Amino acid sequence: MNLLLENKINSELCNIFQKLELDDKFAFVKVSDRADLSDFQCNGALALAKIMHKNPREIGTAIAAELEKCDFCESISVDGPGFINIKLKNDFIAQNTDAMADDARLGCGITENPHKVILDYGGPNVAKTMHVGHLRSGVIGESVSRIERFVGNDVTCDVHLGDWGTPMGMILSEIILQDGNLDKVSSYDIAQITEFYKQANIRCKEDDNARENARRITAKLQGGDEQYRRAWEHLRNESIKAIKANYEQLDVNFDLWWGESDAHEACGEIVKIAQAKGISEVDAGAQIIRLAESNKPKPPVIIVKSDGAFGYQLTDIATIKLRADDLHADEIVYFTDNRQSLHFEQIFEVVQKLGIAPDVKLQHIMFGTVNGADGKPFKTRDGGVMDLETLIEMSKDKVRQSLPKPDEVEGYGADEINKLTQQIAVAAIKFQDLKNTIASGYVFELDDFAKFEGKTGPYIQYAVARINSVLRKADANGLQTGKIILEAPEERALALKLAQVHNVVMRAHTDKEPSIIAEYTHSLAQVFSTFYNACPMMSAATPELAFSRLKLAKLTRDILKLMLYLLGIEAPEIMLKAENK
RNA sequence: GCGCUCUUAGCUCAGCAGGAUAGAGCAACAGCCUUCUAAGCUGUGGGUCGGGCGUUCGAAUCGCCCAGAGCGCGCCA
Repeated sequence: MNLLLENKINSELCNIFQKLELDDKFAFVKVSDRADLSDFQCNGALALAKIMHKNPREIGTAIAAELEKCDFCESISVDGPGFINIKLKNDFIAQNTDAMADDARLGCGITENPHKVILDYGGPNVAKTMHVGHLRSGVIGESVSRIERFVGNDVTCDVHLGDWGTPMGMILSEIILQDGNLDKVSSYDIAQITEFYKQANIRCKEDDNARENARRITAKLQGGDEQYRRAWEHLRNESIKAIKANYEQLDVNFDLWWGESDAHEACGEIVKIAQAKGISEVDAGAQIIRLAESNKPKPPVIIVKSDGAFGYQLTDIATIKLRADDLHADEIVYFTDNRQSLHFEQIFEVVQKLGIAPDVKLQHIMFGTVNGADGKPFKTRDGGVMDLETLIEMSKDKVRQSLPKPDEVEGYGADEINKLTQQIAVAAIKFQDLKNTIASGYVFELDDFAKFEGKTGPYIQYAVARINSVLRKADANGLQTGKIILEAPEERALALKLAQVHNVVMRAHTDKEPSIIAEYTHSLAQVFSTFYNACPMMSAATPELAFSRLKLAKLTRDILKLMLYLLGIEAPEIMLKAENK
């Protein structure tokens, strides 16, 4: 089942190219850049002309002549230097749209080679408050996980908690310093724990002894010291509770809550493998693995530090082994900001040297940092980073102002209003992030996260809510949906936009790029809004036209909802509005 | 010093396996609610695509050079 208009044209073009003895790798169309001239364009004649040293218009004309014989084209022309412009018959588009509406997957296909993919995103740390810097990784990871599942892959998401490094020793030693021992640890809540960590951080920056002490305790913790281990478990559990609460708000989900600590045993194995293979060596008391010389500065990877503690890079390497052996990963994808690119280059190279995951595709998707107005990684005015909780609350406050008070609208009590507030606020935050391409960083404008007009999550939710409303009313009036008829230009434009959905999802999947879906979803909502304003549904001229338009609207609604789902955004049934204004 | 990522409208960003008139959103201005939710729609203005050179019939897109920004470079994670 392939409901993509482009593919039907492409296969026809392929036949024609072969018949004309042209290289069929150029036999494809794209959505036209000139909507005034065509629906689709093929630039193959231009590319071929260069290779064959022939006149592009001649080649184009020959292709166009063959294409004329197909039954789905309304008009074909060769324009400019040799663009082939193709305009489709309305019936053909309408038929395709009907088929999409009948399809359980709304015209979207699945991947050709389904496999097991592990997604590593989030990466929160024990005892650290989650801040806006954690937003991107979680939001992008969640969306990619939904896209990957939707196209048919077997997906496992791992939060990969930072729970095993020197910070653990830092906070334990800080508590001992202040309390004299660890007796009170089990009573501390997350607020107290993060406060200890903050103080430990400051102390270790200034005081060499404190740092040394922290390192010593880290090594003992990792060595299995009972007392430290018990205290650490409490810190870890409390942190996980707080982190889960944060992620739950954002609807960011994980299958596994593994941490660096879970790789501890495997770390020991890796050290042995490295020694046995003669890859590691001792340097200044530490065990290191040297990497191939290149024009880049590639420092060696320290697997065991001179104090006996495992380096953090080793835990990442060991985790890859676990994921390959126990989870049978075919592909592992990391989502972190670009500051870690060298780190991943290093560990991927080490993994290859060790031969511990030979058939696993390792990928680091790096994204730009969330920046402030000064272009540097975002900080609040007082120099701190804004925590995630505050950001979400600010957006919710703004949403609340635009909603009625509880019980002002029948059936909408405090619970319902709160849920709606949550859905809209989270949509605003997530879409604000996901509409940006992953690779480029973006400037964090606080105001934008509470903006609901224009290219925003709520704009799309609003489009869905309006369609829901029309469909409810149509249903109440006994109106059905029926065969799609395309007459008005707005109907035609909407149908053509809908037909792109498969390609959009596949591109987002192969590029691991949710912004492709975000971009499409916004433009689909736009095209729909234009249709909505120009083409009345319930009061259409004939019942057939009304049925057709209702069906277009329903399909649009379903696709918008699916796209929002793939972005990790909910679509409320109704968008309420406050009375004033 | 070396490397990575980047520089497109007043602002925030798309576009980049080379192609026709470089697109959105915000902001500005002018219109549209007795008809399906105005969180909407329609229209207007706004650009030497950081600069230069090169490859090409054709460059925002590819290559080289320069300038500017951010980040990274063995015992923090």
